[in-house]
Amino acid sequence: MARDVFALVDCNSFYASCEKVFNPHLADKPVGILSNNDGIIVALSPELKKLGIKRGDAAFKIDKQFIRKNGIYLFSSNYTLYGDMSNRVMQTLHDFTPDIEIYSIDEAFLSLKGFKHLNLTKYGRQIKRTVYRHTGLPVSVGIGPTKTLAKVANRFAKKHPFIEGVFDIIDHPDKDKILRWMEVEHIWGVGRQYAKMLRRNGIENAFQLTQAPNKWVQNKMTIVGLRMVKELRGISCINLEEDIPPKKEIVSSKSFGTSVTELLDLQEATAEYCLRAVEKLREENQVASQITIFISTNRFKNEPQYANYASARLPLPSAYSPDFLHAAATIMKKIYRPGYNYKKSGVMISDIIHQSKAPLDFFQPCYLDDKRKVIMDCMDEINEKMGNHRLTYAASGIKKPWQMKRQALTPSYTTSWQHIPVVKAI
DNA sequence: TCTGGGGTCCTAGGACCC
DNA sequence: TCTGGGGTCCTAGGACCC
Repeated sequence: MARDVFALVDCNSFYASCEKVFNPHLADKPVGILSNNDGIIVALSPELKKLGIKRGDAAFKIDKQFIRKNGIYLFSSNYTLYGDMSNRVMQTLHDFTPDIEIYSIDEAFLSLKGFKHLNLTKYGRQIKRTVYRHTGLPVSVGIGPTKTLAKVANRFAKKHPFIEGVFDIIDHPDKDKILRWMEVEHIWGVGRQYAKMLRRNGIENAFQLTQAPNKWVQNKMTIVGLRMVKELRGISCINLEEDIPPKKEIVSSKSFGTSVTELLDLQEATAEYCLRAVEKLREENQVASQITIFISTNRFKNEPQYANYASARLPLPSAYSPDFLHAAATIMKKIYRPGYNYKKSGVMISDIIHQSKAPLDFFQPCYLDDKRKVIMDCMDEINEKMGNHRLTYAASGIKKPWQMKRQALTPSYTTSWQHIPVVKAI
């Protein structure tokens, strides 16, 4: 059997790079992208990183003076734009191999198993050039015999400018040196807790981790950790997942732009999240029978705290929005306590199955059989054609005092005719 | 004034059954 | 005084990812 070969293609500072594509004057400027509610920094251009700002920093804590002095640009996140740019990148990658796993909005694993006769580094460079030509986005390419080592190679490429964005660890003469360079916290599968634990035990880099006994690793990090360590040793354990597995749960939750105190506001905000969640459920042709609602106050504030959640089951699996809206409002009434400033609520839909597997009931019509599905299909179609949520339920409110803040949103250049960039003749 | 959102997997422990 | 054992299912919590 031929040995596996993986390439990890990863967009550099993806969100920030997307903004730069449509604002060329930002090319060498420090750019940051904010989370919902313009709360924290979620993506940074290299120039912004150099100024000492980190992912996760609260936007309001960054000194205004500092922003002005360094010419920093901060934007609200524009997921419509990023989603569309992501599709374009993935389309391009598909031209290089049919075996591709879209791992996240800005990353894909490619299987290059049948390509060993090629110079893989050269091929990687070709991928990088082509993606740039098609989308204007810079990517890094890491190549390795396992997914985990492709990740290592990718990081190595990113951190060493002289490599020019493409690194193949397979034929590197001194792999141990690369693994020694890789600190444990940056290994794929090692998070904050495991990194601390490993360092406590004298393991500081990937090479040292490969030397740890299997038993010890499994004991401390479960079989998931053991799999990762084997991958670092060059034994491929994590396969390419080409088809996207159906979701097992769907969560929609958001902090409010301004905190709310009234039950009705909470119900309306949650109804909106609920509608989004059920919409996603329908997109995958699934039905669900369990709904969970959760609410909480602002944990950063020095004021009375409260958090609670509760679930309900639907009599039959459904994807009909009102079934869920009704359950959500009832649960909310149960968990709501007056006298608190609520900052966040959310909906989780679980017990999900494909609609074709939904059980039938002798006494009541199921979702697929009656008008409910027709109504939902119709609504989804109109919303897709006319723009998001042109058609909605009054349950999600009219005034929406809780709506999130997005004060520095850029246009949806590629998905909206109103926002399409204009080329002017001079 | 202002601190994100959406997922998955594994394990331990309790409930329940025979 | 003596107080089973094993299997399965479910849930909560903890870890990770982007």
